[in-house]
Amino acid sequence: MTRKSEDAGRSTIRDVAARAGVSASTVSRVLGGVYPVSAATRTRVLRAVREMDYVADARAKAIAGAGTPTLAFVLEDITGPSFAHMAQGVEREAARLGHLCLVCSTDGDVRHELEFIEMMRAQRAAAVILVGGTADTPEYRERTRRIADSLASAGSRLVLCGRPPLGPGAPVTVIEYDNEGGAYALVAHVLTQGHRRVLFLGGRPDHTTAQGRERGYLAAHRARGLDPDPELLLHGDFTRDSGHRLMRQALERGLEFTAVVAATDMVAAGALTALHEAGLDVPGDVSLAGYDDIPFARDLHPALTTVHVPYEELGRLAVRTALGHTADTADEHLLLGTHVVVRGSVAAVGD
Amino acid sequence: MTRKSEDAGRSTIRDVAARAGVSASTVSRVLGGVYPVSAATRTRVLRAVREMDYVADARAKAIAGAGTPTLAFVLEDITGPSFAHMAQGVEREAARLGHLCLVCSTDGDVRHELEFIEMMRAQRAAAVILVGGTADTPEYRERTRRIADSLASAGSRLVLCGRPPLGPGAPVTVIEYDNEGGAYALVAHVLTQGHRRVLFLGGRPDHTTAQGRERGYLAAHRARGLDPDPELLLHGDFTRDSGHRLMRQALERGLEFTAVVAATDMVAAGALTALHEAGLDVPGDVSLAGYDDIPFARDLHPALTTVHVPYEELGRLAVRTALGHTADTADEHLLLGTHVVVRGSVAAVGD
DNA sequence: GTGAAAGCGCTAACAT
DNA sequence: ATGTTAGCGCTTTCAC
Repeated sequence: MTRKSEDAGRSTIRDVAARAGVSASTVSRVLGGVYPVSAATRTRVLRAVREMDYVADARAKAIAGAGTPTLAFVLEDITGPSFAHMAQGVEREAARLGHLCLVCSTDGDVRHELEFIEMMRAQRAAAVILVGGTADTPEYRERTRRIADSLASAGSRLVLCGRPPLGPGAPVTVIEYDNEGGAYALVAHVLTQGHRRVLFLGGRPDHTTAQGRERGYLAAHRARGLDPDPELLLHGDFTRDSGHRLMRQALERGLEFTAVVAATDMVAAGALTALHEAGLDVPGDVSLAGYDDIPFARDLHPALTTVHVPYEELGRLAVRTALGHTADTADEHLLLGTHVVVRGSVAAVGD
Repeated sequence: MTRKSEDAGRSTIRDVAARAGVSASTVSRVLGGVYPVSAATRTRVLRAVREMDYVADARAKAIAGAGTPTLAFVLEDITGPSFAHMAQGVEREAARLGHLCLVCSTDGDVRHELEFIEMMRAQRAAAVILVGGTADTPEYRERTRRIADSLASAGSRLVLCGRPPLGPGAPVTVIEYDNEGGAYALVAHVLTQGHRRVLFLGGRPDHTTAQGRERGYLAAHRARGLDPDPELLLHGDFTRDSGHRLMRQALERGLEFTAVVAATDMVAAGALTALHEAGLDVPGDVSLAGYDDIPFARDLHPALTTVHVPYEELGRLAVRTALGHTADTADEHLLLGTHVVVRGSVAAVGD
């Protein structure tokens, strides 16, 4: 009776077989698909299945060789709009390809990340997609390299999405969107409007995505023989609150600038509010630009000039390439382009 | 050799046992935890594990009785900010409780939803959390009821989050946030400012969340003996684009109103832009309010008056209650409160 | 303290 | 077309 109550309803393939008066293999065959089974038997089995509301245990199937492949998606923060769009891409493509999709946000905590990856290895995930920048330290490379190897040797693959590559020969796929190029184009646009002191609201200084965008900012200046004032380079994170705080501080410190470029649309949103709170008009008094082109960017006032990144497509691409390669494909590197979207938040200086 | 190449690296517990010169059971024991094993053996086993980079197959564990429990989270669109926050809550709480967390977005497609739930049943998920409103039809209740039953009889539990309950006796947990109450309070606030013609930018007419908010809008009017003009009740969906489109149409049709209440902050954002495009000032010419209190609401200009919903907490609560109940707990109903956040987008009429 | 054996729920040869 | 027999990789009695 103990057994009965705690296993209630959990019928096995043998229970079904018994009720249909056939063997377990027969049940497996009719459920499995195209194996020849007599119409009469099939009907009886199907009826038994329905009556018992039977669903085969996916774990048992998996271990026996059949089974739905799983794919893991690890990100820092599902709450960031750009990540959410990528997650959507991953999720959709995974579904389309008949894969299950585990999602984990790590809150930027390397320990969480490691734990989760270990779990995915235990799940025998077909691929794990790591997304978002990190600190590109030697430890990072070594650690990630080890992960890539053990994933590869277990028959699955690591995909780095918007993450620094590991150096040659590592069994990973890396897909990057061009942070430096996008920022370069954006800042070039701002400089073209005549701005000469442009404040940069960056992310964490050791974060590769932030670094790429910062490099673009610098490069765009240098390309015109300009040398941006180091004071104009601020660091925070990619949140709205960070943008708000940084902007307020810049204003309080009396920094001089005619334009501000934020590392992220979210940061730009916070900055915009701080600007408004200070009674400044955008773009009348100061111009503002963001990065990511999240849907909301159009609803800021003025609508935000920004860099479009094809996040959903990125996600889809990540799973497609992840699944399209065998374990021993060596490293492979894709770079997705971005383009600037001009809206109303950047004006010519002096206008 | 075929075998060798395709199974490379996939070492089993037996391989480890062989290398350590012990039996599989012993390996299982040292890995398992607290079973008495001699220090020497343990060391040798652990070394073998490390050398072979062995990770036990989670599916096999699961089927053998041990194993990490899994929890599934099904939502319409991971891209909606409020859902993303809920997902974060779910994900964090699941991680804290040592559960794996599958996420699926259905794009509002019932077929996807059904398929996914079936998969979760196959995975023997400990709980599946369904989130977001739907059309509350008899079919919905019957279908969901059936799902709840079969989940329950398989030892797991269905949680409905922001979804209509199923009627008495169904083995589900339902957690709702008070859509009607929130909208009531919000609209009451607007009416208190003297507005008498307030446009409502709603969601799909058959969507329960949308309906709840709409009911609140109506009730707030009636409570003051007002009878809102049916023309002022518009329907769309919960996206930014819907808000933009609806608002533009309302303006084109020459509808008269002094305030607009949107079913969602996203909708409000789109509406705000449409208002601006029409040269209208908010709240000078027309007042505007939203619903959800997403972080971005503060960065709209003017900052959006809205209703705060504790989405992350909702997610955490969902997993906590889901996991805290046995399969045969009958239906249980929680209602979370909300409160209005007054910011600058609603002004007294005539100001 | 450790090994042998049985079994979890399923599939896949191998027989008929 | 269908049943029997082995596994899959692990845990868990049950012996010793």
